[in-house]
Amino acid sequence: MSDELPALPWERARRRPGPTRIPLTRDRIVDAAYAVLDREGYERLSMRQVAAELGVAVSALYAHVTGKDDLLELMYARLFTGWDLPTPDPERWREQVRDYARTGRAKLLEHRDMARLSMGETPFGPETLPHLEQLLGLFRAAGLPDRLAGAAGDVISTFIDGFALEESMWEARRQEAGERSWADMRETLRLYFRDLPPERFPNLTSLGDLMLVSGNDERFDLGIEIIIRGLASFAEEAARNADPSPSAEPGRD
Amino acid sequence: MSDELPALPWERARRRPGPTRIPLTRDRIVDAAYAVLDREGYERLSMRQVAAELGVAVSALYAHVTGKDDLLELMYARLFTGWDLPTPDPERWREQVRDYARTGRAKLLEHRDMARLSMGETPFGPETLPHLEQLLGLFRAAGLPDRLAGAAGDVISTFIDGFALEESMWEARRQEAGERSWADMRETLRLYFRDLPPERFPNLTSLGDLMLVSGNDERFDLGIEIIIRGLASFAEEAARNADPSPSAEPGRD
DNA sequence: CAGCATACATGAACACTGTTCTCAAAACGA
DNA sequence: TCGTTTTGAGAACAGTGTTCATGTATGCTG
Repeated sequence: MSDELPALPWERARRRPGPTRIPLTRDRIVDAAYAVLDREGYERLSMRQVAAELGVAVSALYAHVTGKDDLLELMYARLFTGWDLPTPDPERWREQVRDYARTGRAKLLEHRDMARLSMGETPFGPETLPHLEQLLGLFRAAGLPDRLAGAAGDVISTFIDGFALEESMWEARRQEAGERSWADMRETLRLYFRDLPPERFPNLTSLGDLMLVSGNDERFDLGIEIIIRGLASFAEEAARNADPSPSAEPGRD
Repeated sequence: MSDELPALPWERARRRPGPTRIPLTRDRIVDAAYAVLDREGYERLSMRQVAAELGVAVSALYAHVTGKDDLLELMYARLFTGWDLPTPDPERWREQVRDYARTGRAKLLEHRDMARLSMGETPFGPETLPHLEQLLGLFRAAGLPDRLAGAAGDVISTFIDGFALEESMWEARRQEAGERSWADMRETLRLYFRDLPPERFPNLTSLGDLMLVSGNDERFDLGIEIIIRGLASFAEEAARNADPSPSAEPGRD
């Protein structure tokens, strides 16, 4: 090639034969950030790692992204792309809430440590607002009083995020503990509970087994079911209060 | 109680009065860490800041604490000191669950960003296990089937932590946004919701006001009430299944 | 085709972070 | 008084987010 002479300064005009430099975009940066997240985890997700993933200097990122916070927001926003929202149906609101929760958990578990990233982001961006909107529509379709809609959203959201966060944290502990599989990890925990002093921890020792045999999926569904029943209780109460006098003026308290 | 335990070697220096250097202890380090947390926030809580707070070199901390993770664990554990747990009462389980949740939230809000610290710690230490135990006892006293006890704990815990986390995040945003009071912040949000396009966000625009007039306390209580009703629903179902045949052998499904 | 303006990427630098290392000084037992 | 051990100090390493002046490549204009 040209190894006999070092590159002379005025030879800079030499046409580069290879592919021209692909311009950096926000999308490409988010892609790279996800790659780093999946490979290295949340703690080691740094601007420098992302830049290295793209084969680019760190400062180049700052032309497209105002900072790490901004990048995290973009990653969070992508969580909601391609998440179809059905129109609220009063007949099927239970299944719809259940489906929403399940997809939410699944999306959070799609990428490593995604739940940790999700906490710490406020769901008021253009991608997330429709979800808030739809959740509220679901609660209204269920017949929930307006006063309770916000609280219902809090309960559902915190459960989805919190449950996924706990899962990803156990996953992290499992990895650094060197446990091979989840079954081994569960066995370790089962033995830990079993060997607690029964006089001080009667419930943990007796329930420990039961709590650990059921997988995370079942546990998540049970939690969602508890919440749904709570919502249903309020909805039924509201229906009872409104039903006896359908001809009177609508509820005004 | 434990005042006459002379075994701690580094406390013997206390014999000599005067301006001798006060020996470092884990407790003093945790105190200083809390002081830094309250003043600077979670992001700026660093080993160097803690050392500076004590007027001590960074490396001195590492003689008493294996690392920052260890220090965070100690801080988390202190959250549970002086948290009295009543014995589960089947007649009053609702109030007891409610009280537990309220105290939990209050403790988390006692120190700045404490909720963010709380997430990321597993509640299996010697200080926290009794709380898990008591929560399970509460659910059993309520008549909840054993299968559901774990899920019930998940729902309650994630709600307490998640709600407090959201609160502390709004508090942080308020501070950096320069809003003077919570009322101003609420007004800003109210206007934000009001000015959304109503055809795309009918629920948010109509419910926005209502969601924001009620304070956080009320919202938290409503969320807890939803969960309690969900638990009650399962408990009643279990009672119905066991009640019709009190003379037969106990429920075995 | 040449020249230019502008968007783009660079590398070095700053002020931090957690952690570890060697080394000095103080407090203890003898 | 002498060691010995405990305990803190200071520097150093490998990172972090962010900003800056400096350069380079691109696409548009004449």
